[in-house]
Amino acid sequence: MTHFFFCLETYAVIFLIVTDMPVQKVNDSSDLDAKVPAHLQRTSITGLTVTSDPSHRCVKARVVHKGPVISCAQKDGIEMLRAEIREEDLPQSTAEHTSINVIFFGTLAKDFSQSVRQGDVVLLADFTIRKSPSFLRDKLHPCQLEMDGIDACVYVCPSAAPSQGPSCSEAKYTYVPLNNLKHKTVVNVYGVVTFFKPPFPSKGSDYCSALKITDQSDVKVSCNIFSKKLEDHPVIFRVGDIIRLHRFKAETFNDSMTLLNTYGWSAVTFDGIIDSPVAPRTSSKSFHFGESDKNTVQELRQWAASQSLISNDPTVSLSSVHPGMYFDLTCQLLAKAVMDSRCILLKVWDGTKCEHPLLKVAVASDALEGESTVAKDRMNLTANVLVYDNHMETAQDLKPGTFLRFYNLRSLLQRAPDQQPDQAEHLSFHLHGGTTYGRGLRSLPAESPDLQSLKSVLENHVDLDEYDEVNDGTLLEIWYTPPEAVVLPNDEEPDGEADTGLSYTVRTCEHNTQQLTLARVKRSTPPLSCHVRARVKKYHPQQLYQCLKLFCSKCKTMKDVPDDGAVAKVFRESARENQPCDEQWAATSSASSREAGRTISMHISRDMVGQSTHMQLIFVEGTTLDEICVLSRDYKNLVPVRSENGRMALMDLTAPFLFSGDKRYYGCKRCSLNTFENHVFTGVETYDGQAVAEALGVQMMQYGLLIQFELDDGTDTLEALLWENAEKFFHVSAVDASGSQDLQDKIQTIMDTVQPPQSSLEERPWLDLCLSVYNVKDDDRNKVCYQITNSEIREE
DNA sequence: GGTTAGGGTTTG
Repeated sequence: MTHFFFCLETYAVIFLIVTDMPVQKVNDSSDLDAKVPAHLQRTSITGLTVTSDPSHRCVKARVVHKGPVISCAQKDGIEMLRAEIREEDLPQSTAEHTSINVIFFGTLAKDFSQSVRQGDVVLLADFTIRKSPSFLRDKLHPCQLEMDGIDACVYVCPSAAPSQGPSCSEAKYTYVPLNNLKHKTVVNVYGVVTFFKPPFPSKGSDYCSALKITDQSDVKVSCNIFSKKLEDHPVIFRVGDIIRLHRFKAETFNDSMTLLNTYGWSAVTFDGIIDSPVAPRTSSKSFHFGESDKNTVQELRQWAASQSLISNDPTVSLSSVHPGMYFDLTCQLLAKAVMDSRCILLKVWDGTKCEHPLLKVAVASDALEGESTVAKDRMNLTANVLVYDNHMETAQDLKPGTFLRFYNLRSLLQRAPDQQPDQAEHLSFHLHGGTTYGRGLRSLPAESPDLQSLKSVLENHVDLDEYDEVNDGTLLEIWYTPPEAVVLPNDEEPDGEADTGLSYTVRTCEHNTQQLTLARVKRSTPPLSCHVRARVKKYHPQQLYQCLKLFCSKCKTMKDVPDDGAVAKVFRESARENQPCDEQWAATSSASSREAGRTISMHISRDMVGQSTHMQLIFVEGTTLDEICVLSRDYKNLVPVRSENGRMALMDLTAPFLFSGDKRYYGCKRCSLNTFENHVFTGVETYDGQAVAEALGVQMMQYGLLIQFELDDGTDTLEALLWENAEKFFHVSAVDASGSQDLQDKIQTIMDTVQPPQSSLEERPWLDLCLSVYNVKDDDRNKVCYQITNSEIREE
């Protein structure tokens, strides 16, 4: 028994010591200043930066938010508490960053939680200053204070008890109940907002705000406010807000009273939440605001709560949005992008998960302002809101991180561009043009009372995100350690060789992008450039001659190089019953072929007669494919032609329009004009494929190499094209390869190294590759494509 | 000391 009591007492004593040390109470705010130990110097919250020297400094501020004590799993379960404090006795009231987050750790967190209430004034000493991880979200302060360690201490002055009775200050203004308005009188009124439209340009010179208000008399009165300056319009966030109007003229219109602002008018608004601080919102430089105003606001709040005004709140979270709704959405802006002159995209979230898949709107990453939403997209948290017409003006000015509210937002089911017909449709959001039904959007100050719950929801998500990032990084490392199968039993290959060892390719790009796993690449949003390390699982075409392609840069047609059978057929058909053509500009020599009735003719421009045969452009008529191939051993540039009503014409473009040594040049059937004019051949000194093509009115097709690799890095597989970068990759020119068995063999050798026949994946070399990830429209569907860029075979 | 608008069955 004795032993038991002894233990209890010891525990209590320790507890007292621990709690007494860090948080000390004083009775008056001015005592706080006296409490400042001599070695400490008071510093202003607004001036704190991460580089500020925190030693021997302290801050004094009011606690405006106090969070719960939480146990932080990532930090060995240490207890933490977040509070927000605001500096009040500042010389200039407009200073930025007067509020700051403070994180209390360990026993200090528990003690602060027990000893300090919201509204208390505190003095904090010996804190650490760190970059605020939540600045983008809460806009409070670029830094946060951390109270940790033995020196950190808190002095607290509890806030005064709620004031007793009415203040002695006299009411300077009288307010007319809304049922007592008289025509053509100028009045002051108080009311609860039951409807409001954002300011819109009138046909006159001003913006016009239209609203409807009511009070305990239950009369609803319309009110119009005209002002050139947008910032002078009342700051209304939602139906249920309280508004005070000074110097408004009452007028009868359509059998009811309306209110119109007159000279010297002012409008002040308050939120309608019972028990929230009565904080006036206005742009007026000076306005009277006293104890009686507070009372009036509180009374109106109480009355409004009993009415159906607020219960008709159209505010809906993303988790409860249904298709076809019109609703208000309170959210945070993540990113934005101008779509066209009448539409801007706002990517927002409210931390809740939508039941319907959310429509993804693809935007080039350089057109997007703000953070990447990839992680949130994946969790179905990002709402893409298309904002039209008059609302663009407001949307343009919003900065990512801003809290905002959409009014009368429309949700619609839409089929995504790349979506299969059997999949669920996606939810899109439109803020249509116009202001009917109060349609619009506006930013909300981060300290808005009705944002607090939203902010805490977002806060939880961000923690998840950060955790996710850490995990991904860890996974990355794990993936790059070679799988056990790679480690050779005879230890010929040092450990981790596959991981960090020599790659059969080198990257030639200058950008320094992080290396990603294929699994990660597949989750990314195009467009994107990234680095990967992978092996080739398969490639197509296996018959490598099929990788040689013809490509028209004009119409983008791509086709295989015609095989000799098809070309020979064109020659045979052109030669059949061919009568040599007769052109004034040409010198012609003809000979009989071995076949009866077929004449072979060769034409050259008259002004080229006598030049070297290598300089001559020779038009050949009536040959077979084999014959022109024989001729091309002796003549550099041969253009196969046929006769059409005695005039020279090109053959069908299935056949090459030019034989030049080992190379054959083809024209695009779709884009070639086939204008055959003699004068264009004179005065040309050298003939390359392009020059001849231009002279003949042919759109020349380019040679290219196209191979599809199936890449594998153990995390996933991915099909990547080698096309634009293929010539550099192989160190081979496609057009040269078209006429060279040696070069074709070189490509085959490289492919046999990348993917040795009958080899297992683990035996194949790793390739360091730069990948380009991009969208391609295919039959009106968006398809993500991967292309190997900036990568080459390593040549010793 | 003038004018604007005066909510509304919305739409990409």
